Amino acid sequence: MYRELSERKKQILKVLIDAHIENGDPVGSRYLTEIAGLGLSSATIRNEMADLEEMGYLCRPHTSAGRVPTELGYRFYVDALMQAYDLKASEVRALNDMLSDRVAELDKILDKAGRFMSSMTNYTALAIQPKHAPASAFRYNTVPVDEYNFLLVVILGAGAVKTKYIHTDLPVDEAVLTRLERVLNRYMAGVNINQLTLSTVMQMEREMGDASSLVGLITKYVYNILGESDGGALHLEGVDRLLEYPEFTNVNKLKGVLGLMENQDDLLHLVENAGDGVMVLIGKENSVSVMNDSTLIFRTIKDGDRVVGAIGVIGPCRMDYARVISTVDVLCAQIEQMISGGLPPAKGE
Amino acid sequence: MYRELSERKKQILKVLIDAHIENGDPVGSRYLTEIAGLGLSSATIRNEMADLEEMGYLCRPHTSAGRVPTELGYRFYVDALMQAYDLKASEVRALNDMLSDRVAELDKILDKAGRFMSSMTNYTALAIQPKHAPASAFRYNTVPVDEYNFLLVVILGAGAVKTKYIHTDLPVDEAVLTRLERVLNRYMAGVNINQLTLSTVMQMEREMGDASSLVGLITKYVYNILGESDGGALHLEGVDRLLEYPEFTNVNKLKGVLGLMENQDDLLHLVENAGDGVMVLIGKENSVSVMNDSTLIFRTIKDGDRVVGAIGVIGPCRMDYARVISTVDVLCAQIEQMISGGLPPAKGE
DNA sequence: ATTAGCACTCGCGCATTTCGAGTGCTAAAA
DNA sequence: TTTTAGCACTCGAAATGCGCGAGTGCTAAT
Repeated sequence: MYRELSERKKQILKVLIDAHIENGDPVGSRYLTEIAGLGLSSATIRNEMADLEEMGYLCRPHTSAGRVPTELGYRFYVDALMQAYDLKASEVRALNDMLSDRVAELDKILDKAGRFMSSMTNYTALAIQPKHAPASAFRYNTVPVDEYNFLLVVILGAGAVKTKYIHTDLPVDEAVLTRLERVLNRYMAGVNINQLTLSTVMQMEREMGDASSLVGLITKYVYNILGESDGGALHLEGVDRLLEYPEFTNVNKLKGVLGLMENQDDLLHLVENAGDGVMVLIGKENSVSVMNDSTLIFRTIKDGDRVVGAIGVIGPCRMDYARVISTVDVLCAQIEQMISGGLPPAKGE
Repeated sequence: MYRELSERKKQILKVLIDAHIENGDPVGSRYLTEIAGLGLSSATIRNEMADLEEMGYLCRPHTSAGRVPTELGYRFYVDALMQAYDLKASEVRALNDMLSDRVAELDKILDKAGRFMSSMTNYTALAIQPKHAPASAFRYNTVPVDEYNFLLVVILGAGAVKTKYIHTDLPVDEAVLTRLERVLNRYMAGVNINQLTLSTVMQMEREMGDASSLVGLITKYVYNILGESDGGALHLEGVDRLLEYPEFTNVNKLKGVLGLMENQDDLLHLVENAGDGVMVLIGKENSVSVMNDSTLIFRTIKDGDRVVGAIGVIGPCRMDYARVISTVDVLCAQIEQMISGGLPPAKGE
């Protein structure tokens, strides 16, 4: 489909977009003759640009301005023109170092990675955790604290642990807790919470004897953890960086990005259904309507074949695509590797 | 010190600021004669306003505009003029409901409270967790996951729990973990991590026998959790709401607020040293330079006499002080009560 | 002490002008 | 046939000028 474009047109388009990405101004024919290595006069370039405009790759903000890429132009650039950016060794190392204290739960890692991403690319970064569908826990544990308080630890899978303080009205001793732990693991480990039957609950209550009231308490909390109500987090990091770009001096554009927080669901949906590799959504390709003229670049992080998170970047369509794409890709790959190394995928599904 | 002001001046100042807070425009003498119940002509009011301006409570954006409060004006208003706002029963209930699922760790609660705060006040909210100084843990627990992985649970105190996945190179069975748990609690519970001596570590290694390598691993992680490196989180919620206010159409003001994320330390420092009750920092009173013409209102949340968090609001100096102050106060009090009820304060300090 | 009256100030909004970058077209050159 | 030089043209951005009106401070009368 891209065959229509002559080599020369491609070259002009590439140089033009490179230049525009760098300085943000519309690019005129004059500028191109001076900068680019192509030995052509401005008139020739004007003709070519007129063609490119007619084909939809370029447009002009107004008559007496230079050309600017359209979204289609950017698309073509990303797909066929741009030269991939290889991260420098020092950059890869920086990413690695950031992740090196593996001492963290996934949500913390994602947040931290987001912050780092933002500072590396100088755009706004997203750290996304999809609504986790597990709905079942791998294992339950209890940790006594004192007579009236204990901790419920629910292990969901790779790096995903939820802990809840539980305060009881009646005193519970360690023996009861041990029993509780056994009962929970026998009847609820690996079981989809939505399919937990009343008879199972009653059986559990029976086995807990005079501490049966705990069962109701726990199942309520577990439901909170595993059920729909939980999960689905979106964090923006480094929103302020966008203010640097002239595209965002208009406050409305900014509203779009910040509005993401309100429209989390759209984005989560997008991420959950994303394919492999780095996704590049330019302008209106982006189904999240509030940010129709920004570009969203992200990649999912999988544990086995389950999406457990995503890191991304938001910025103006005029974005340093090559750098951002590589950085997102490498970072997500590293996180993926890290969590797959640490803990085998949850068995309970 | 405020004696200088006659009752009438106070009244005029109050009505003026009320009006300005409501509609944002500079207030002229004409407007005040119409609105306010004070039976005075515009000329008289003009004279009074001229006095107030000279005293520094008012100023004019330019010659042909009405008056606007200065920061000193707001200060006086907050201290002496404004009538406190009592939250409606429904509002108190809303706060309560939001907190009702006590199923959460403190950081989650703070974030959630921040989001709610932002939506209730329509300003940007802050959820702050100071660097926690505990440096000692109340209790340690282990939870086996599989042969090569287990979970370390560190209980710091009220609602503060940290869990870490730990991956080992050698297989560890439950017996080893139980032993580890006992050793950790014997030698490290309640001990300031910075005062952990090498001899203690060696003693622990001795007691762990052929699993002694675990000790080094664990202490490293514990140091990560308890040491300086951890803690100190700042979250902004609802930044987009500020875009509604004319004060923030100028992008630079917004930069100030967003810049907070960069200057977290200043703010954390401020919070750590804050007094009791709601703090109101107007404009330049605020030591965080990047936001010199916004107002910051916050209150700390204490567990015993340790500051474990803070909730606040950022907005233009022209802010609905009465409402915000009450809301922040009540919300923080509720959170405080909630955590103090759930778990006795950590003993280890 | 208060008020009516009045001249004065100055920012805002609007229309007008100027300036220049960039273009498309045409005709000449390669 | 393709490329280039030349030129008239377009149109936005910035600069300039002008009238309006809200709000003021001052003075003199109450």
